[in-house]
Amino acid sequence: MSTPLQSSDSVGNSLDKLDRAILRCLQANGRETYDVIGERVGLSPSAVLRRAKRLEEAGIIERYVALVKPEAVGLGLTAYLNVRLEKHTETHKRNPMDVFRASVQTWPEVVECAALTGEMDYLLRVVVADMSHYSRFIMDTLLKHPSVQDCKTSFVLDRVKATTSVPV
Amino acid sequence: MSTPLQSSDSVGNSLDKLDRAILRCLQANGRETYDVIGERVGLSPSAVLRRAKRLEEAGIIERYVALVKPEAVGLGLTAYLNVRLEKHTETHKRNPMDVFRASVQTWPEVVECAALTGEMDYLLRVVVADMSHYSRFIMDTLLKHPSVQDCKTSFVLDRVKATTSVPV
DNA sequence: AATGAAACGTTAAGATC
DNA sequence: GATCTTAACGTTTCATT
Repeated sequence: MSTPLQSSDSVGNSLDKLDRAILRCLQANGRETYDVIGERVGLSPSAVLRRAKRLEEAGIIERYVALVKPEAVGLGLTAYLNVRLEKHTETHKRNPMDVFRASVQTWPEVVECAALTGEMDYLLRVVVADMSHYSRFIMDTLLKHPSVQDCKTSFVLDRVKATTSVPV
Repeated sequence: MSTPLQSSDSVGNSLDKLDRAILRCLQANGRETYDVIGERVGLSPSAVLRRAKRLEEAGIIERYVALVKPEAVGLGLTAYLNVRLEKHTETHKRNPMDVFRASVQTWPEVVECAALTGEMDYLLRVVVADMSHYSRFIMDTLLKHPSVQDCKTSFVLDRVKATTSVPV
């Protein structure tokens, strides 16, 4: 029998140097060919393919996406939005938190949402065309939501850094 | 005069329905084949290819990337970090803002950074392995930076929504 | 109608898997 | 070997004259 104690073992345990190198490549360019990646990390294309597939199946690579420049499609306004929810949950109603989370998934303007420690419960990143759209989203959607108590907006003046790459 | 009311006119102006449909596909799956996209939007593969290339060359599609799950590579802690910079710029020194922005690019833990309206100047999203790494980043790197006055951390308890797709 | 520009589909060759 | 991408060519459509 054989516990392959080589370099890989990719999944189920932590990643080796090669896996991490492959991840760095694919985070930089999700369409890099296995040939080029192989040259860069010192493997054959088929070896890179095997590892990449394993990384995908293990859920380490969540998915591949195209990144679209918001301004180029007429979405010129980004804002971070701190949202505080109602605390008191009436017994016959669903938890305000659950209701809010479900709604967030359906709002396309909200591209990102995280539950935070600290005073404000949630931080949302919102991408819209302009101020009038933003205003409508706040007034007609967010503040009318039963779970929302109040919110505070910070507009993005400049995107200093916008990576999707985590430091592996 | 002429308002071209057809379907195309892809670039240089605003996008038509087909371009937007293609963008939605590629935002959802950056490796979708032109064949499948074509079926979905009602075009031949080569027509999809031509439009996709135009969208790339026009910078509307910035790039293609693989998304890696941070926890799966041992990066279990994400934080949002509000940073306030020094205001007084001594004449013989470089602008604190420029210095800070340049540094941010070199810190791999900082995956996102935006200049904001409001009290705090910058909002950073920071991804690290654990609290001790975070602590080291704050103490040894961020707060020692000459441009930084102070900062405030909010830790992410839960990623409710994490899209890279903007609503086209 | 006739012309020109722009975009589509088919086909076949070349990469990539 | 199979699939996917890419380039070439002929066809269609629409705007203009």
